[in-house]
Amino acid sequence: MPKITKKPKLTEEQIQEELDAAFDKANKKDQISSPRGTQDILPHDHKYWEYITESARLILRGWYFQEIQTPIFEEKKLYERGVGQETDIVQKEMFELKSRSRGTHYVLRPEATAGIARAYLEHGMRSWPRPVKLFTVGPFFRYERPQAGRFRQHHQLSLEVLGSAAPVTDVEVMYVLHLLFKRLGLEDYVVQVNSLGLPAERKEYIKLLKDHYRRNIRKLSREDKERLKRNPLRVLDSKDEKAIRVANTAPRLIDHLSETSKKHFEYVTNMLGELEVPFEVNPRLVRGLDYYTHTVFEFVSRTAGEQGVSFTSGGRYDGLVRQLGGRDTAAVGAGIGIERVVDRIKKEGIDLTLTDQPLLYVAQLGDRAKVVALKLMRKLNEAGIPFAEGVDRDGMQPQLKAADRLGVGWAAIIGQKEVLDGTIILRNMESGMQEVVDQANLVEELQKRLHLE
RNA sequence: GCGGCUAUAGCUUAAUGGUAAAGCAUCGGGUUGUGGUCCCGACGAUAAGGGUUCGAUUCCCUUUAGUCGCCCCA
Repeated sequence: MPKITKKPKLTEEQIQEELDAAFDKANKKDQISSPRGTQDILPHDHKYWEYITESARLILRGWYFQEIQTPIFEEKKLYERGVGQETDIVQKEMFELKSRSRGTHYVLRPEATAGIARAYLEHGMRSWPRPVKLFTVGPFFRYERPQAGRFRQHHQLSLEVLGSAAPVTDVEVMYVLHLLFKRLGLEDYVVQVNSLGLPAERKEYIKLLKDHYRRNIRKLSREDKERLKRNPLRVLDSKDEKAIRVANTAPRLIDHLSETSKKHFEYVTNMLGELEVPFEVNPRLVRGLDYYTHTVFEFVSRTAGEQGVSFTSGGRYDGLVRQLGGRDTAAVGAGIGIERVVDRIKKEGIDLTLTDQPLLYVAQLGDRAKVVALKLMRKLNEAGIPFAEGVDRDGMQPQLKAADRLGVGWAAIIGQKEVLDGTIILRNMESGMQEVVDQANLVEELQKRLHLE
C-alpha cells in the first residue's frame, strides 16, 4: 500500500495515481494463471498440432479408422473396473469431480481406451462389421505433479481396433503409426516391442522373476524391494543402475510363454521386419495393468540425449472389454502423446513456422474506405487468399509498417480517391512499385501476380 | 504425496543493503495518403506474505508458481 499520508498536499491527480497503483498491485497479487500442469497452446505451437492431427486424420480415414468422441469425464466406476480399484492410478492419480447429490462420482478421463470400450459395449458395436477401427483426439487428465513430458492436462490421439485377435492386427496398428510418423518427417525413432503373454502365463513367470530377484535381493534398493512385492513386473524397468544389471540377467518373459503366445509374438516381429518397421525387442518393456495381453510396444526416440523417451505407446488388451462386463473381445490400441510428438518434430528440426503467412496487407484511409476494405476482404477470403489488415488504424504509415513487419509481398491500399474511383492501389512491398486496378478485378489481378511470383 | 533447483517488464538479460538498467517486442511521433534504416517518445518488472535492518529487489523464513527428479505411468 502506498503511504499517502507521508506526502503533504497531494493534488487530486496524484491521489488518483496512487490509487491506481494500489489497485494494480492488488490485481497483480491474485493474477490468474493457467492451472498447474496445464498450458495454453499458443498459435505458434498450434501449427504443430494441426500438422499432426490433420496428417493423422488423412491417413487414418484412409485406412478406415473412424473418428469418435467420448465424454471427457466418465463414471469413476469405469476406471475402477477397467484399470483396477487398488491401483495408484485409481487411488490417487485421477481428477475427481464432485457430484452435488452423491459426492464424488465422476472423474476426468485419464486415458482413452476405457471410454471407447465403454462406448463399444453401450452401442453394441460388436454387431458392426469387424474389426471396429476407431480413433479419437482430445485432452486427458492426471492428478500428479507435473514433470518433463507429463502434464495434468495432456493430449492424445488414440486409436483402437476392437474385435480382432489376429496378430497381424497388432502389426497393422504399428505399421499405420509408423507411416504416420514418417509422413510427419520423423526418422530418429525405433519401435520397442515385447509380449506379455496371457495373464496365467504371466503369473507363472512372475514367480520365476521373484525368485531371481530374491537371489539378488541385496542389490536392490529399498524402493525396488517394495516394488517387488506390489508390482513385480515393474522392477524390470526400474531406473536404478543396480536393478538394471539384475534385470539384464533375469529370466525373459518371452522365453516363458506358451507355444501359442510365442507364435503370436514371432508372427508380429517377423511381419514388422517384412514391412521394414524399425523395431527392437525389449524384454524389459512391461505394463502395470492386468488387462494387457500379448503385444506391447512403444515408439521411442533415438535422438542423442533423449534415447528411450517414449512418444507413443500401445498394446493388445484382450482382457478389458470382459472386465467391463462385455463378452471376451480381442482388441489392440495405441496412444500418441501429442505434446511429445510436437517435441520430437521440433527436435528433429522440422520447421513449420512459415505456414499461414498472409500474402497481402489491406490498408485503408477513412470510414468509407473501411467499408470497401471489409467487402474486399470477404472476396479475398472466398478466393482463398490469406491477408492481414489494419482496419482499426487510421494512418497510412502505421499500416505499411505493420505490413512490412508481417513480411507480406503485397499491400492493397484504399483511400478516399480510390473509393470514388472504384479502384485500388496494389503495392509490391519489395520493389515499391504501385499499380492501380479496379476493385472488381482485385482477386484476379492478385492471383496473376501471386502465381507469377 | 516427497525431494533438488529457480523466480526482475510480453520475451531475453543487467544491477544494487540506499531513486531498478538495457536490448527485443508493442504503440505513437519525426508536417497534410506510403513501410524497411535512422532518430525521438510512451507503455512496462523485482511472484506473494512475514522477519532482520534506519533502509530489503538483494539476507532469512513461509507460501505460491515454474522446472527437474522420486512414487506411479493409463
